[in-house]
Amino acid sequence: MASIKDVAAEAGVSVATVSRVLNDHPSVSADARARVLAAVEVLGYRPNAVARSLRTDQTHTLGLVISDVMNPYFTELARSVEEEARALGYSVIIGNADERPDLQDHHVRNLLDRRIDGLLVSPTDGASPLMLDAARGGTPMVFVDRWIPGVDVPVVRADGQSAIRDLVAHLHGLGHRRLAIIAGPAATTTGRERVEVFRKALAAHGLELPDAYTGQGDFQAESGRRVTEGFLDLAEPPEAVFAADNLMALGALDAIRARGLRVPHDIALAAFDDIPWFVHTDPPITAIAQPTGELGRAAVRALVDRIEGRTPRSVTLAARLVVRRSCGEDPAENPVTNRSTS
Amino acid sequence: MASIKDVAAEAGVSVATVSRVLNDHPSVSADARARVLAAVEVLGYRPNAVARSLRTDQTHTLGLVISDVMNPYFTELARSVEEEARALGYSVIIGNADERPDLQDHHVRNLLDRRIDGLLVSPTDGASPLMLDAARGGTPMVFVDRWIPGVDVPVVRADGQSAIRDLVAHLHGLGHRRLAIIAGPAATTTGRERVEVFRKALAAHGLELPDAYTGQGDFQAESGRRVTEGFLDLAEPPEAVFAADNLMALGALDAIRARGLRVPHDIALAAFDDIPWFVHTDPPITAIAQPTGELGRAAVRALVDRIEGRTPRSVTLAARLVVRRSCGEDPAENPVTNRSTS
DNA sequence: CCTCCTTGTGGAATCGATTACATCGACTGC
DNA sequence: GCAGTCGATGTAATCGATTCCACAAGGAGG
Repeated sequence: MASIKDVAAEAGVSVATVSRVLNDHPSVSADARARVLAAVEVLGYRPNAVARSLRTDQTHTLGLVISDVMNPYFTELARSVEEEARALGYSVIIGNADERPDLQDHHVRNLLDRRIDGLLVSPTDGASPLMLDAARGGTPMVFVDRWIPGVDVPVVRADGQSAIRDLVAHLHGLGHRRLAIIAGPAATTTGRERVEVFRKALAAHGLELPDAYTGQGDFQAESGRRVTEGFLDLAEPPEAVFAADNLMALGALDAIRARGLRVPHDIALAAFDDIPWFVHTDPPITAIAQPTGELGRAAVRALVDRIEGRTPRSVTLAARLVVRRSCGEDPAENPVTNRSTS
Repeated sequence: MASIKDVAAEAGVSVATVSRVLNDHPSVSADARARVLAAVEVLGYRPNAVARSLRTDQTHTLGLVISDVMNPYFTELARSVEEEARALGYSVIIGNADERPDLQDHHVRNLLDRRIDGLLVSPTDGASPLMLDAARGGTPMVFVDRWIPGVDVPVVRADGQSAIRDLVAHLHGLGHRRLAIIAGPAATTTGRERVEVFRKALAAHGLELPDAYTGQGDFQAESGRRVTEGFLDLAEPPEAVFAADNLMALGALDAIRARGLRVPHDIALAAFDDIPWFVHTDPPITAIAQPTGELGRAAVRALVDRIEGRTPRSVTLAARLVVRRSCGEDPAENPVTNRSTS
């Protein structure tokens, strides 16, 4: 592959001049510029990004480490991150941690070795020493969706508080009193937080969240199935199940079907994270929707701000409840609510 | 960040020795090795992959350009590609073309500039000059899922012929005679091929595929909706619709629902590409499943073979029909179904 | 006509690694 | 005791860019 030297030879100038033309430095004569451009054309020359990065100490690349690509929420996040990054002149390398701390570390290390300009992370676990070092060591970093408390890194996330309160009100309004939750891993902020907010929202209605109704999942479908089976085995199973992410909701749906039970007739189901498919499931699933695209874009902007020397800001956007049919027929979904009859 | 020079200074040896230790070259004394390793530890040194790549002319990175990340089929493909690549010591950079030739070219160019060791592509369109140049120019390349005819590049794909024949037999067996297809873009091999195979399979049953029953989609949900609306507007709408990918099937489902029609009672629906969500839609959708994971792994192996100087082989795996309920109840298909009543 | 800028250009250092080649002891074998 | 080998190490070239610095030519100003 042609190098800058070949171009210089072809154009009859020095490599310095070629470089100037390529980076449109002002002091190059029109003549030289034309000759260089012609040579570039003839040779089909493309600058070697590796060499350039070594010299300039910039890769114009962002790393994105997410917990699970197969989760549509993260897929959408990745997509919006790439879009915004591209608009700002950066590429993105995605690392899929699959909810495994060791894989997460593998990707972080790999990205650091490649000297990416900045790192976007949705941490799988509490705090790997590696990530802490990176953060303290000055690698530009931004957390997205999940974060690690106590680390001085901007966080871009959605706040589900009011949406979860709305959900509990919705369930309560439909007459459900025994509400259960399939929690995410305690090591993640979103795993813990959603349970706590849910518990508080229940309390506001005078309801408790017994331990038996708090199942420990890991954000993967299989754990949703397992936990739900546990719920259904109880002497007094819950009337409604709230899954802390979409995949666990899917697992729950499986488990419920496998028992020959029907949603919402026999048991209500709701999920955190809305995805296109929830419209098409049987029944359509009530979910809490995050502004995923906005989240991804904001995260990239924050990270690029940090990289380019501006001060990045943490961002919190609101999630919102999207009511469908999986919690029961709400005759009055549309304004009229079930006020009159029961 | 510490460089190899710092390590050399700290260990009291030359950079050559440090490099030798790091690449475990045989002739290094135990003493020197120990001192270097200690220095590496102390400084938290990590080799700069950029510098290494410049020197060795290898990045140990594969590029993967796919047509649409948001399509679960490609997400799964990407995941298996990354897994296999990691197992073989390579990283993967994903470029999402979003079914847009210009974006595809952007990513190919970007990956080439970064001097990736090899390229895995599922082309969005016929043939961009850029990609042809790359292929001819000696960049190791493998096509996956889709390919460009007439280019000498190995292809790893699934063959849907027998599965499509099975599907048509299934539909025919259920009494459907007016069968329609939502095709993919004619610029893609999978777009063209699936229509042709479908047409031939119909012919085998003495059925025709009129133009009115061949809708032109673009592998995105919205086009599935549009085409299906066209079908439903016909004086004599089809009894069954086969969507050439999963997203268009989703759009079709939307369009059907929007008319207040029911699947499979009013119209049957089937899709190419099976995805986990199809089990949970209302009704569960009959689909043709590709061995996606196997495809991704085989593609990586072929590409790495090419990169490392072995001879890569094209691979064709079989797709298979997965019958669910969206084409009608098939009493025999699944013993348990509604055999007695009706 | 002589300075002093300005503009355009090339030479060479540099980024952080790898690796060919030279060197230097120590050891082997005759 | 000496040539030849081998193992361990260092010096320096190299990969392909960017960029500092020096320098030449030409124009402006005194």
